Amino acid sequence: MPAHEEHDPAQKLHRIRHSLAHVLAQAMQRLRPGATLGFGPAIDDGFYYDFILPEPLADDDLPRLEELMREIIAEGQPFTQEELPGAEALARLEAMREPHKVEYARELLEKKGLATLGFYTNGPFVDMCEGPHVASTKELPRDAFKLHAIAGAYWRGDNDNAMMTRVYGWAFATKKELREYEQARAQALLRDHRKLGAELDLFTIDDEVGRGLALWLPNGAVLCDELEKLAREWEFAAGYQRVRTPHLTRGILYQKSGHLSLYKAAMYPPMKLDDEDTAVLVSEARRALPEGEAWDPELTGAYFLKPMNCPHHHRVFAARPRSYRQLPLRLAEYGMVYRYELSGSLQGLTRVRGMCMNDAHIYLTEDQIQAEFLRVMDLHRRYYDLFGFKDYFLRLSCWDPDDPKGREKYVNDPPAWERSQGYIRAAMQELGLPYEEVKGEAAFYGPKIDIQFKTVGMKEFTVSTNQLDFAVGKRMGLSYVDRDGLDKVPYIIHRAPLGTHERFVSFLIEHYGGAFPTWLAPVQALVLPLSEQFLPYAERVAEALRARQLRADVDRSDEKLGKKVRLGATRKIPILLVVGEKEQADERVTVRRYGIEEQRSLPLAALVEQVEGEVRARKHVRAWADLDAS
RNA sequence: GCUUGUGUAGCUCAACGGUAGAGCACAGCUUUCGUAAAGCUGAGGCUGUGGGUUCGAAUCCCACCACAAGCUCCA
Repeated sequence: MPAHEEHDPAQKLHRIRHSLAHVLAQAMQRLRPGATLGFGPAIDDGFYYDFILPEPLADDDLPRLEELMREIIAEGQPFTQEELPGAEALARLEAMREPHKVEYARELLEKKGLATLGFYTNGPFVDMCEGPHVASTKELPRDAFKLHAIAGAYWRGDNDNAMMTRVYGWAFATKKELREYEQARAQALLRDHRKLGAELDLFTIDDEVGRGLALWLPNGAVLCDELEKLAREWEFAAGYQRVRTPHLTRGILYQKSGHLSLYKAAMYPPMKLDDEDTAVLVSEARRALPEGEAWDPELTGAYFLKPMNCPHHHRVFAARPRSYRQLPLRLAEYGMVYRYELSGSLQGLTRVRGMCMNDAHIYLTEDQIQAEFLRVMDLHRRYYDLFGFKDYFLRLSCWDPDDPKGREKYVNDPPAWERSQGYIRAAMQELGLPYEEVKGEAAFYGPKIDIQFKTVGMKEFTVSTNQLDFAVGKRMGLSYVDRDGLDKVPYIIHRAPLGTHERFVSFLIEHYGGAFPTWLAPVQALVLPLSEQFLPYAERVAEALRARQLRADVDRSDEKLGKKVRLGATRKIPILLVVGEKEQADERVTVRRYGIEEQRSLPLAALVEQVEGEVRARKHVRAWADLDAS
């Protein structure tokens, strides 16, 4: 290995983690003789190894595995490396009875064209592996790793393959770093939106309603309302028009849009009605569908919960003749959609089955694509600046021409895919923000820019999306009359900068740790009367705020001020207003702002004006100076 | 859907084969109070659901439901 790597801490840690994976595998072969191997890489916070086990593994086995690992470390086994020619390597793996390693070796030799394969040996353990590793197991920390989870994982990430048993470990260079990591993790989980959602009465998910179907409690509904208000204002300014569409739709629409052939797995099953004669619909569908496309006439007249708003907006577009003069035509709706997500993937508000989407569809000509795509990205950026998001990245999600399942996942029109991706690349270059290009993440109808966030649990999710659709306009028979008097098919941009209420709010909760800026806060100001005797004045203060549409309430409990302050702070209410004799006498309030040490006394009228101003400007006040500045 | 776990009062947890308990929250009373938890009293649980083992089950076993961490899939 090059000398400089020796001193690079990241490289060194990577070698430690990867070597620990091998130690884990050796320990597993002692604990479960006959275990065979999958992959065992280093990852962001440690390592894992995948196995096929003769006997299942339980959590109770992890301490024993750790013990065995420590023994192996104590033995000080040196790692030795060798390169074997392809045939010899295969023969060795066959002799080792490692079927998955053999499969992978074949692929490396045949598809990637490698001539030799590397093997690493430490003690009795041999693994086909690229390395690098530490020189000896004695370089591995004995107390800076911890096996923390057993999970199933499909061989090579394909659910048609065997499910292997994956053991995860955290690993660091020192015990102190491991402890710090565990503490930081526990700290982060205090911001988990599921925990805060319960503590702050934001939402609940109820078995009797259904898995993945969130109920917004009054406090959470305020967050949704404020987001909708924001979207309404900014979209209005950006030239969008609002529409409204129903939750239920006949199958014919999704047959024409392609959802029933390409998206059916994620749709709730059809509702069939006996008393409707759908013969006319069926013959219409037969005429409209592309030649040779398989379809089920039984579904044409059945009703579906809508998994996307697009087809409805397309019908709005088609409801009137359209001229090129109207383009780009921007139709917006916070629309509720339902998707039958796999039960195991549901997670709080982050992954649900019913969601309200900040949706809009923009119908445009080919030469308008680049400029409009940029305008949409700019809208995204302005939203993110408002919320102060910094920790996200952009992903250009492309189709994957080599995906064996591509025919079931993507509209089959390779030139259109390439052209559309070209437009997005050009727009992104003009935008000048870095992005990562990833194959196989496109929508079925076109490529998109996804904005990726991480939860406090470090799971990555798409929160916003900006998509270019070259396919569905044609399928749906959409057209506008162009300058030359001919009918043309519009391109369509699908965009959702604020994602869905469910996922977006889950990120907002975690981003702010539940301490929302005043404009978003469910309760913006809580008035704390010093004692019962000041209750009437407290009510007057709250009423003065409510008269300006500010969400104010009074703590009417029979508690001491200290308790009321504590409770108000625990609820992360941005503004607490203490009123007692002094305040009542001068028509003033004592203002205590969340997270700000200094309290100020203000005349009631000035307070109302101040809060009204900060809410109108959607300011995030973190210090009194933020207000003084304006 | 799959793998491995976890389900006890509204919340956080205890009881680990022998009569379900605490703190907070809730209700009543006392107190009327100046900046992060006043005091007393009370109510609240068929231990996720359904079976089984046992003289006896929150505790052991099975199935189902839900949740968590992963895999797959996705906003």
